[in-house]
Amino acid sequence: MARKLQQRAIETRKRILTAARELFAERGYSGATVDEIALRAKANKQRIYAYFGNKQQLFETVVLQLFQEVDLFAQTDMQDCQPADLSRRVIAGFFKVHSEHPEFWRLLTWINLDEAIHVERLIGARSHENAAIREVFDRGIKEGVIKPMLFRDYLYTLLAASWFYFSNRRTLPLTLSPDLYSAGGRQLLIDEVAGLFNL
Amino acid sequence: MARKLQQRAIETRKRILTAARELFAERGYSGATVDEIALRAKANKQRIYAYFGNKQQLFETVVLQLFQEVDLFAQTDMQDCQPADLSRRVIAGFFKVHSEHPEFWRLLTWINLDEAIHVERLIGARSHENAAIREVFDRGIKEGVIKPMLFRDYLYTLLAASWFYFSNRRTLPLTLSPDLYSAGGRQLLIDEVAGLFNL
Amino acid sequence: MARKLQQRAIETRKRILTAARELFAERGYSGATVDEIALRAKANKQRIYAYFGNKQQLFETVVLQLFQEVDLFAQTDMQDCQPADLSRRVIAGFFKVHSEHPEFWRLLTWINLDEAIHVERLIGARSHENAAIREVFDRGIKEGVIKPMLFRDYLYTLLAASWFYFSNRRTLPLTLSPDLYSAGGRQLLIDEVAGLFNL
Amino acid sequence: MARKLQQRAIETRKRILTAARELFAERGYSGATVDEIALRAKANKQRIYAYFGNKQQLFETVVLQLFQEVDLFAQTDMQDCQPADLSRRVIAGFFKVHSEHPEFWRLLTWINLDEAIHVERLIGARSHENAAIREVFDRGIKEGVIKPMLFRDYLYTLLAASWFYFSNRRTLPLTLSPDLYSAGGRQLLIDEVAGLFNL
DNA sequence: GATGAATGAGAGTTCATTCAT
DNA sequence: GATGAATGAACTCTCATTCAT
Repeated sequence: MARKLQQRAIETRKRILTAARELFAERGYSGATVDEIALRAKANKQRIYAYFGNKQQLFETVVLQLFQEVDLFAQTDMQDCQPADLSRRVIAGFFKVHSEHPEFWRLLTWINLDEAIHVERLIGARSHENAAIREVFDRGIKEGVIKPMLFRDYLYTLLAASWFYFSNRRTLPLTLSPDLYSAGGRQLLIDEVAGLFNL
Repeated sequence: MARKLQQRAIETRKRILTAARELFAERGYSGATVDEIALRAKANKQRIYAYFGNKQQLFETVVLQLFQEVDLFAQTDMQDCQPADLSRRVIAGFFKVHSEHPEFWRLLTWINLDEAIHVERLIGARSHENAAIREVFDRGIKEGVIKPMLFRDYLYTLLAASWFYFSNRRTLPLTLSPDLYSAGGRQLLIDEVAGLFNL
Repeated sequence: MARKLQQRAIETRKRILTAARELFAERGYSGATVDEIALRAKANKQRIYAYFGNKQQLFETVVLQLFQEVDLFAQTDMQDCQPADLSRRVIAGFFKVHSEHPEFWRLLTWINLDEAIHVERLIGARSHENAAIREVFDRGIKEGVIKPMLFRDYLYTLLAASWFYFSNRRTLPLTLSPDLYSAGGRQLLIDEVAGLFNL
Repeated sequence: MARKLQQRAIETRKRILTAARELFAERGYSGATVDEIALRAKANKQRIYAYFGNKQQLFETVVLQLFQEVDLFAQTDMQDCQPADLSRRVIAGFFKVHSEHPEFWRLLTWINLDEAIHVERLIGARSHENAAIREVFDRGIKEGVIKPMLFRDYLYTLLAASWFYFSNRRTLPLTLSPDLYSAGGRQLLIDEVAGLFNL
């Protein structure tokens, strides 16, 4: 019996977290309301306070959980990856993750904007599991296929290119070029950016 | 003297706009409150409604004005610019603008996040005065100094690199590398990114 | 016990409705404030929004409920009523209702004044339970006791006479005659008006 | 020159009074706003305070002026009036006045509703110039044409019948009968009510 | 564990009124 | 006399949070 109760609680907790993640991502910290989170989670509002303390802590839990789940490198196909193809694969992977997990970059963006949110302790220095990438990268340089540069700045540029695409989706078509967001425009962009790193 | 009276109003209006710009940039549309804007502007709250109609319109006015003021290319030093040096100068200019006008990228970010804000008509297709840049860029390609690519994607990448630096300032040190934001780290990053475009 | 909790809410709701009815009747829709209604109801202001949505809907609920409660013909004593006495009894009944339920005519008056209020659908075509009156009325005409006229206009005139008395209570003493509102003056008026319908 | 200034002031004052009368009649005391009155009067808001002190006093001035202008008996055609026709003529006159001056009954209604308005001193005991009517009325009684009753209650009933028609225009069609407000229904009503007073 | 009921502070907005020229 | 600018209180409505069962 106690088992069952606990099980029910776990499910309620999970539903709250899911609803919170969606709403926080969609509307930001102050845009999302506790009422609506409870409503979407089909849970009683009070449960949120019982499980997470308050809105702030709920937010932090959401962020923490999301960061544990989403791995930026998870979608990078490294199978039989040759150095010449590395950059294209990596950036394509980033685009895929951002595309499939808009909550990821949205929440990150909100965190970066909102000075009131303290995430220092939340985001554990995530050692990106990018050893495989690094290996091909190093090989590429040694073989004279990839332009020599710091691995850190290599990743930075690829991340920046994909991040910018999503985080400025609403204004970029107006200020830079509308066809950036057509299927073809996107692919071309990816190829051109990836091409930068090859000699 | 009617002149003087109007002058007083103009100043009040300006104070409101300045305060609003700061607060909207800092906390976003829903995070900033009309009360606080009035307080910071040392103006009566009602004046905001007298001059701008409502909060939404105040926001739009702020955005419009900011976009008319801030020119992303204004800080790019094009004097005697040789193709080999172009990318470094351009990206340095972007960094400078973002550094001096954090409201610019912050407001843009808020706008990109908040689906409720409609600024399509606000941001007039800004014809970036980048003719000078384009000229050197084209020359650089012809001379075999710059890697051939679409000018659009060239700008995109440079913009992305600088945007990413500022918009993720709080989380990047935790996830990628802390020394990115030291003086040296920043310069190195700029140089490495700029170097990508040269053959 | 869920029952008991609900009971508490029901009482709060009722207190709000009562306070709202009083204040709306007293000061009209825009004259009454939500704050004051909450205060008088000894309820938290927010409860009003939780239970009724907004001020407008609260008003409509008040009107609807009042109209279901107050029956203009309820106070008419029809026991052993002879045609010769009908008019006096009916108008006396109207006076009694208006006297006991000032909110009734007051709210109706506000509604009639305020073009912004839409109550068309609220006031369901109330089938006045006046069958008993009509029967005696018809008999009176057949017997030559009551002056022949449309039943509709008969009711209209009696209603008008009582309505006018209450709705113009503040100005009539000044413009027509002060003793209209003494006990004797009122009775005399009733008798004289009632007498009009008899041959 | 001073003359001219004064003239201008008089006109501004008049415009304010007209606008105020319209808006007070339309929306009531608290429904009408000083801003809107000034706007409609094409006058500066401050003028209202210069000329009338405050909103309350403006209202009282409006009422006072209206009552001096509108005479309930002005539209009663007494030419060659025979007793048998008196009641019809008087009530028709009332209908005409109410029809042409909705502000009259509307403002009166608002005054009667709003306890906060003190009109005692405003409405000077207006000796209705109804001597002519009274004369015919008395003659009618003496000649056995008009039913004997107090003149006061005679007037009361006729006033009530016309008042009720206008002040309940929005709800009466719903509760009593819709055809009351057709051209024919109205005429019939007038005739039937007038007929009550004749033997 | 779960839920409905309640709360106080504060949000955006409007109002009658006064100030300054 | 006239006007634009300014004010503070009050209005409707919402939010994060707590209480009671």
